[in-house]
Amino acid sequence: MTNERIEEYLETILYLTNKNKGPAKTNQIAEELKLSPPSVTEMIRKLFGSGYIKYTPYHGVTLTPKGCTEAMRIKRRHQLLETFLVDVLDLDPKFAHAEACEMEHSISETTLEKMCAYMGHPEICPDGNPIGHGECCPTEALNASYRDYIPLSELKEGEQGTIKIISLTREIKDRLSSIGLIPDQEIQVKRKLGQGTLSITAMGTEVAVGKNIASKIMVQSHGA
Amino acid sequence: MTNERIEEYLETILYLTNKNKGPAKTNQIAEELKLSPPSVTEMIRKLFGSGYIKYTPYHGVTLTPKGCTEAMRIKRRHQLLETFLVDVLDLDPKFAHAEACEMEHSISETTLEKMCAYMGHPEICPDGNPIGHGECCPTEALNASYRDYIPLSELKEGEQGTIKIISLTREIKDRLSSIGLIPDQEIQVKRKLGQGTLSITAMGTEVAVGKNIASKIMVQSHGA
DNA sequence: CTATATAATTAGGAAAGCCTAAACATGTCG
DNA sequence: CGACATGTTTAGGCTTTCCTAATTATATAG
Ligand SMILES: [Mn+2]
Ligand SMILES: [Mn+2]
Ligand SMILES: [Mn+2]
Ligand SMILES: [Mn+2]
Repeated sequence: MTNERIEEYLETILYLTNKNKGPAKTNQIAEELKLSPPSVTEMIRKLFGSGYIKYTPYHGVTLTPKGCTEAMRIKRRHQLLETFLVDVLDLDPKFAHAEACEMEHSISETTLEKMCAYMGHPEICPDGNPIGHGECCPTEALNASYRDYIPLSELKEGEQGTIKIISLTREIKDRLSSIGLIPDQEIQVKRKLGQGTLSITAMGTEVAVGKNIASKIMVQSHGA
Repeated sequence: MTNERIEEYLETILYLTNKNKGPAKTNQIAEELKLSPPSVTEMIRKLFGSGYIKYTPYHGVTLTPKGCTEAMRIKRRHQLLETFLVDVLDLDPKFAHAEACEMEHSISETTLEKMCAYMGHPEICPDGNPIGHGECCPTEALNASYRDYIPLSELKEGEQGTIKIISLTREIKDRLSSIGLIPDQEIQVKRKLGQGTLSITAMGTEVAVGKNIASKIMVQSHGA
């Protein structure tokens, strides 16, 4: 078995067992990978032999802990590459998905982590799904940061602060950055309006931010 | 024949015929690719059958125009990836070479061109070799520019200008940028010293530039 | 010009991954 | 219960790319 084939099967099995909330069926895997069912049966037996999957003939396939770890590793590669292709190189998202699924098998862990760092350890893939954390991601630091930072929604009128972390989808982030709300930007809360909506100033202009969004923007408070 | 195998053989044959200034030998190819000589003989026959190479038994292999075009396409992929890994992701150059040689087979032309553009159409690979021009590279614009620009070495004393294109190795470019000589930087020639050496000011400080280097820095003159 | 060292090719075969056609298991419906 | 539709596995075979061992070609030294 080549690495690439193992990876492609495990990735598919992870996807299908999640979708099914149960074992992946031979025919499903065959269709997903565009292979004949006998080819899948053959490979399934090998993956079983190597301890990647649990397999009961005629009943389907689930991942073992070993297989699951491996599958999630591939998924992370795929998502980081896809994010890179879309966010950095500005490729078409659909094209990027297919391209990432090719490249994911040849990129090394070292390169992937550099890429992850280059993008600032992104948390959401352009396809909308969350990206798993990797060795390189500052989980500890982030958690520590979260303790020091407070949601923008908690700032009082007149209080100033610096935006530190924005945990929102790409689309919303894009919208925010177009009105000047990006990490390390100084802001001040001008007024608190109804329903938790805030009126804040950033880069000299005044903008309104809804409650849901304000609660996902972590800031370092500088007091009033 | 899979694409990847064709690519790897052609890349090696291009490298060896250049190095030999003559045909690539079976054993050389085998050693380069870490394969047995019979495996190479077998593949050579297939590549010959597909018109990629000229092959005379017992005498060696050269590329046909078709094979040469293909080989240079792969080489460009390899070099752009290597440049990206080193210059953008900051990987170890030696590691980057090996990694690029893996990734070069799975990256698409579309992605490669986006990557080329992202880096500003680099002209020299970290390994020191020039990178071939691609579809995406602004050859026309560059040629047009060259007509408008003159070498820094041609400026007269007191004349001012803007640096536009620096056609030098990475090392020299790095050295120049550390003293403020980068594209779009305004400079002025203070004095012309002996041997074609110039004393110029950039960002308020005065630096000396030798003749060889000054002749590779194209500037847009603003007169005295 | 021949013996010998070196380089290249032929012969035969293995592993990986895929295929089609045929056989087999399983759940469902009359 | 039994026949059938559906999904799965078995049987047998193909292609690609690689290997080792044996053979053959070429070049060179005596
Ligand atoms: Mn994938
Ligand atoms: Mn894939
Ligand atoms: Mn290469
Ligand atoms: Mn390669």
